[in-house]
Amino acid sequence: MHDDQTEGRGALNDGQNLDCSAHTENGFDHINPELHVEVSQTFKYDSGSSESASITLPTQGIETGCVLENTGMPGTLNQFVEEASVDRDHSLDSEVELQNVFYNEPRKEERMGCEDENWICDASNLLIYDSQTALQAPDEQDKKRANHESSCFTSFVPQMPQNGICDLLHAKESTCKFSSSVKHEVEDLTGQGGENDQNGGKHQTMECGGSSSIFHIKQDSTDLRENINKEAGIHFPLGCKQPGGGLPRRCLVFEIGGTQKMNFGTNHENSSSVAFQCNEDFFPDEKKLIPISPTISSSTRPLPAIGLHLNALTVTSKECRVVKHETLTSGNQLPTLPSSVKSFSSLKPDQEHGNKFLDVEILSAPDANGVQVEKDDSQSAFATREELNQSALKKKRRKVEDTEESGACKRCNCKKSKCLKLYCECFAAGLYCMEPCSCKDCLNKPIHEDTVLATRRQIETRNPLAFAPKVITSSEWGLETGDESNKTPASSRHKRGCNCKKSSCLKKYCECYQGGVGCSINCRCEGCKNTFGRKYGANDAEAEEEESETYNKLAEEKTSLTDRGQDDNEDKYPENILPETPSLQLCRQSVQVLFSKAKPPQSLVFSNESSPKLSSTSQTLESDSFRPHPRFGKHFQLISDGETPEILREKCSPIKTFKLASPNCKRVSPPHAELKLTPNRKLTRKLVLQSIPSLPRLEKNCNDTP
DNA sequence: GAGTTTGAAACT
DNA sequence: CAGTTTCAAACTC
Repeated sequence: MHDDQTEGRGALNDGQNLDCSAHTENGFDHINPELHVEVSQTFKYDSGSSESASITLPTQGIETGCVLENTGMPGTLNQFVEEASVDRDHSLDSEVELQNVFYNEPRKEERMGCEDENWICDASNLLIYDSQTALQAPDEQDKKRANHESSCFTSFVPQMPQNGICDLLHAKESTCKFSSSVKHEVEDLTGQGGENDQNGGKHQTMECGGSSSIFHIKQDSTDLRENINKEAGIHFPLGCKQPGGGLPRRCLVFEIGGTQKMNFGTNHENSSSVAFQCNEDFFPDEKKLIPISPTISSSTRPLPAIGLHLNALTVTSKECRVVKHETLTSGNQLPTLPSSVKSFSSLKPDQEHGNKFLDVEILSAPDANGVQVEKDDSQSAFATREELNQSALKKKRRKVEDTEESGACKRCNCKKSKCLKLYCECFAAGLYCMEPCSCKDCLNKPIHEDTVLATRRQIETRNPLAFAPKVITSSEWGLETGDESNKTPASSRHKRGCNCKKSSCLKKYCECYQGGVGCSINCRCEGCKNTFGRKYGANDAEAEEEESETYNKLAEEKTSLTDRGQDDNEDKYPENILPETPSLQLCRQSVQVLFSKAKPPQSLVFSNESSPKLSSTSQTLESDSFRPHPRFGKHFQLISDGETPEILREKCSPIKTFKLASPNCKRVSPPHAELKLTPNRKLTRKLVLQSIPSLPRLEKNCNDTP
């Protein structure tokens, strides 16, 4: 981990390198969920002990709160506010202390136990209390300031987990900018700022590069201002509906806001803006996803990481399912991404299929990171796949356009299910049905929230992961291997696998194909021809044969080219070229790894060892250039285990799952949160980590992480 | 747009 | 757990 991050730092501009290292070296990302809880706890405590503390927490964000608690030094956080505003470098101190906090995190968690079930409400109460407390400020300006800052914090806390890694990676700058933003806001609130200030604040936050949290704060603050002015900011309990505004369709999907907000700052073009770049591409879509009126600010959204729907991220648009995973994770991956990778993360929602390959081809300009090899190597494969997916792509684009026009990401057409079953895409995605839907007798609407929630609970009782994202991305492989080809659809896998019988996994009937991922050992499909990556198995004799033929064909092509003296193609067609994209290659590698480690699922019988033919093919396929990274197998094992994380199965019983839920705050959806929060790196591991906020094993894991 | 196909979800 | 039914999306015409 250290090494990788050190390398990753090199890919960043100097301004953020130190920041990233400072945090990540502490295993920051592994603690993020705990941080979230911890923050709530901490601030609650603070709010109860010191008005000023609770009021000014937002300025220094998490740092100050943690510091106070750890150092046992009660203090007026206003000091921090002012100091930070005056001298941004002060945040460094906070940062250092923050590190200590995180080092202590496991211990604290032990102390805290499993209080997750209450922390949502705690947060709400706390925030309300903060506002009220703020109102008691003697000075009018202080009052406004306090109000606003507490509101900022209201926003900040929720944002923290969702942007966790990204924010934390830039914590130093975030802290600085945050202070600045708050300062602007304060000025604004006192009537001295106005729009200029607001813009100024935005500008500053944008300077942060990846400091999405800052921008969130700024945005939220801006939104809050209206409400604050109206009602002194009292009515912003997290998880509550917007008064009179009803719930937006995606009210279950608070975490989306994080991405959205980040997108506001897409203007900057520095090298650290991967997250923004990638988000920018689908932001327009996202923006339309949430028909939030101006008064429905993000601050009125419930806690982002709470109750967010598992599929919200993945299936904001059905077309975006995988792409969003990857985009987000890519964004978070920023610190370790080579420059060329950034382009890859700028996939549009409609690019998950063939277009995605096209995107790679176009964007993978030769650089010093070895991307060129991948590009050339897979060029023909890309072209082929492009053709294969062209029609689907057109349709997809059409649908995306449709979707964007309609302002909705999902439209169901349910007739009998009343949109309260997983048949309903909206419901399954954690969305309320809205106008674009053509459903009948729909109960999946805010006015039936109780029914919806009850039904959801019922379904989750039956299957705790029913609302979990169907596709699990593992694009961190790309970072591990330094091969951005891993960031293709094939680097993700359908959680449960498909069960296709007739579609050959070539149509969207197939959930794998629909998700833009290859089939895996979890699939029970027959005659799988998934262009994103087929599974291997004795039952797939046909596919196997076809694969072999394809390989032979391309081998012949290569031989032919070589015989003709086209040595320049050596680079384009390296040894043991595969008739598939690098992603597909990696997919197969993964399958191979899984063969040796994973238990063959269900009826699938793998023949990697028993079938001489396949074995031979596989050996050939496994050229040096495609040999898995030493850690690759590990990842695959992790993925394999994590597809339905054992720990989740053990610990995430329905009861447990719902204990994390609050009637009004929807629920905590561990896997989704993970996908949202985690950077690509160690994604799977973090799936477990962040799914279960306080597990001894996790703590151990955190400790084990250098 | 209507009808068919398909496979996941739900049910038994 | 397996088989069946229900359902709605995907697909075809």
